[in-house]
Amino acid sequence: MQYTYTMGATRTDIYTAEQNRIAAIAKVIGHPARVAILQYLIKVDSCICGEIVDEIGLAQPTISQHLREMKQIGLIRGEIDGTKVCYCINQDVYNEMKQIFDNAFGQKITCS
Amino acid sequence: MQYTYTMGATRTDIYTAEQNRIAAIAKVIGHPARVAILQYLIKVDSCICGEIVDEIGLAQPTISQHLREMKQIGLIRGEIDGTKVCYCINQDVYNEMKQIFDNAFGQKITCS
DNA sequence: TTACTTAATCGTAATATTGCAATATACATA
DNA sequence: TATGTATATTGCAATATTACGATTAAGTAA
Repeated sequence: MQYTYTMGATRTDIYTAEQNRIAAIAKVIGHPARVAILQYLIKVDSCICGEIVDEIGLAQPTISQHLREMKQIGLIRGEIDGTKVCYCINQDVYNEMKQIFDNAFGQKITCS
Repeated sequence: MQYTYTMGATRTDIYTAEQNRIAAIAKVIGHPARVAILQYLIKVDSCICGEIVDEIGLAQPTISQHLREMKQIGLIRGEIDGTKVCYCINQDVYNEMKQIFDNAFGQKITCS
C-alpha cells in the first residue's frame, strides 16, 4: 500500500497556499526567543547580532539559528557590515503578519 | 557541571510571561491544520468534531489531537452533546490573539 | 443486552525543533 | 602575516511534534 503522507512531517499538500503561509509566519512567532528578538528589533530599530545574543541570553549559535528562521520567511533582514551583521525588520512581511491577524481570520462571531 | 537548560526543550525560564504567552498562542496557529480548523469554525460558527475531520482530511485521532492543543490555550471550547462534541471559538482568547498582533508588537518603524 | 456511533486516548514511527560545543569563515587590525 | 572579532555552519543529543492504527469509553438505538 502507498501512503499519501510522510510519517512525522506536516501534510502541507492538503491545505491552501494561504493556510500554509499563515502557519509559516505564526510558527516563527511561536517561540519565545523569536518573540523577544522581534520585540528587541522593534525597540532599537536595528542592531548587530552580538547585541541580540547579549539581550536574549542564549548561546550565539542558537541565536544565529533563530535569526535564520526569521530571515527565511522574510520577517527580518541582515546586512553585512565588515565582520558584523546588522539586523532589522522587513516592514512588508511585518505588516503581512499583522494583516493576517487583523483580516485573515475575519471579524469575530459570537459563540453560542 | 550543572546545566541551566534541558537539552532539546525550549528555555521558557529566560523570557517574560508575556513573551511565553504570545509564543504559545502563535505556536497553535503555526500549523496549517489548526489554521484550517480555526477558519472553518469562524465560517460555520460551531460544529461537531466529525465535520472537522471531513473538512480537513486528516485522520480522526490527528484532528482530535489538534483540537486538544487549541483547547489547551483556550482558543476553542468543546461541549459534549451525547456522543458528539460541539466545538466553537472562545471569543476572549480569540480577541487576545488578535490584540497581540495589533498591540503587543507596537506600531511598525521604518527599516533604514 | 447487543450493536452502532462518536470522539478521546494509547502506542508507535518518523520527522522537526531546540540548544550548545566545536569549528569554519570572513573581515579587521597590529 | 598573524591575531583578534563577529557570525555562520556543522555535528550532536535530547525533546517536541505530527500522523495514524488500534483501542477505549460513553452515549444511542434496536
